Amino acid sequence: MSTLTIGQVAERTGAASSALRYWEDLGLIGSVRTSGNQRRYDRSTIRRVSFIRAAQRIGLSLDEIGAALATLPEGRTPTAGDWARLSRGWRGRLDEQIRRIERLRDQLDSCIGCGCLSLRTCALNNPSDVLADRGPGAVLLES
Amino acid sequence: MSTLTIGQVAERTGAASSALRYWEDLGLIGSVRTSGNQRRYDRSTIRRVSFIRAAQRIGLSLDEIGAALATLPEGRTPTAGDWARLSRGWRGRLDEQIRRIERLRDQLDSCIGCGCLSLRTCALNNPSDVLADRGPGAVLLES
DNA sequence: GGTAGACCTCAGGTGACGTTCACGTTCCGG
DNA sequence: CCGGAACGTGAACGTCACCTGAGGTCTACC
Repeated sequence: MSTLTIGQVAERTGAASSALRYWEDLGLIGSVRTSGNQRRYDRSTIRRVSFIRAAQRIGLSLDEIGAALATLPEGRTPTAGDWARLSRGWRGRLDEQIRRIERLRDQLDSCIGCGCLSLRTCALNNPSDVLADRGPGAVLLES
Repeated sequence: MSTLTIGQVAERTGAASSALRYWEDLGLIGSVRTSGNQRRYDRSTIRRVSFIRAAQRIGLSLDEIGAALATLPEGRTPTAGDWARLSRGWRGRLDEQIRRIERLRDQLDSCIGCGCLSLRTCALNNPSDVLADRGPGAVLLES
């Protein structure tokens, strides 16, 4: 039995089984079924799920993650190199996020103290910079 | 008539009137009504709405914004200094966001190339750093 | 073969932040 | 005083990423 149950994958990856089922519905992961209709996972699923979670942490939507996963070679188990390739693009994404927030901060600096908040130079009137970060710090309090 | 209709406030601030009604429901802004039950806004509402939008851009939830607004002095129209005071705290918040993403990026750097994605040093196994940024770049495509 | 615990599906809920709709009322210029 | 634009309300809808619960089934161990 080198296959894993959903509970085992959940435990090893930190993802909830409800999330695993959801991701399967979306086509992000696959499974085979036992005669009794229970899911069984290949060992490589662990890494796939880990990838999904890491990508989420970086800020990718499940849609984007699905697109990334779709570029993996079919037919063979992805190698470390495959995973590295996928995550390489994240670097630029993070850099861009940082730059975006820095810009916002600098605009804010030039704005604090005048209290203008409605002038053209404020962070306000730059709708091109949309920041919708919601990071309470511990949204999912797992383990 | 130095009061404004909801359409005028919407136009001047860039907020949709549906959002203005929603924010009023939440108690973030106030209005007086005409005899015909239509909203009329004080001029200072423009700045208040601008504050809300700026704060959202920084990443505050409407709850947090409400708490901030609640510290404004009652009875008098807020001054530029009042607004500046409120926005001063944003700076640290942005700095912290930047640091958080930088940490994530550095972890990622030490991880790319090995493709591990499931080891302890990866961005993966640091659930303390929850990043749930969703910023497609132009979520609200206004103007 | 009994049973505890893990698993199944499906429907509905959550929460943040609004938008859209249906349907009715008000405002203002001509 | 008329008509169209703007406004009002309440309810439903939408997104994203799941979670919860009900009601039933499977698996593994003793």
